[in-house]
Amino acid sequence: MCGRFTLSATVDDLMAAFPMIRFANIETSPRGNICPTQQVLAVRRTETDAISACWFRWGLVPFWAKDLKIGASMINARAETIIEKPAFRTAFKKRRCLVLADGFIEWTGEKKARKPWNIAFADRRPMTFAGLWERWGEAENVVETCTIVTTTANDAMSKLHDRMPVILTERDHERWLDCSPCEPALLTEMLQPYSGSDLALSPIETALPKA
DNA sequence: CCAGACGTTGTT
DNA sequence: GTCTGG
DNA sequence: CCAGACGTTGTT
DNA sequence: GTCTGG
Repeated sequence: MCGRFTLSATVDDLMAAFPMIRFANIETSPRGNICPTQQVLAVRRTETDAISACWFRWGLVPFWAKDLKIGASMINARAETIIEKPAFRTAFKKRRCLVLADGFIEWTGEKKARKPWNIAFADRRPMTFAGLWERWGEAENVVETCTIVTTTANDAMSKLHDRMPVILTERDHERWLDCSPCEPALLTEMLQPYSGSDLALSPIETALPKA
């Protein structure tokens, strides 16, 4: 799964890495270690068809939810069932996003001695997770939330876990964001475990900052 | 019909 | 043990 | 995901 | 909102 990730790249770094994304009004620098319910930097297609960066609270709150708290348990959406789950299927059809990151954290070992690992590209370039977003609440109380799609672990990751976030290639960025005709085959193809061989797994020795 | 859930993961 | 907050 | 709380009441 | 269980 993916219950914690990092974003340490500056907005300038991200603009250089993803020239097709508009970073209008995004000035805040990312803060490193990101936990559920915090703001994450993401990308969506706007009404004017631009591809723009924006902030979402991490933990998708379905529009019909009575309480914002439900988002805490909606931080991930399984790729295998995303089409049918009531909490995700509407967002899957209409509101897909990219979550910007430069690594994610997984733990190994037993409860008392859990060890965190950082997983990133070997060259440390930023990565994008497939995500869904949702709008909840009314008027001044509107909250926009998102979730990260997970899939089965690839070879490298299976040393640590059996699940991992869906890491999209640049080729798939627009295809994922374009929600119009959903071609199931295309989507299934995009939601596969990352197939590159350049993921670097590094143990984290220092205490995890709490953010 | 109404009431209640709607999610993922790891651990014991 | 289980929920909440970050 | 992990860390930390987990309760009620009345009085200052 | 929409489905499931009773």
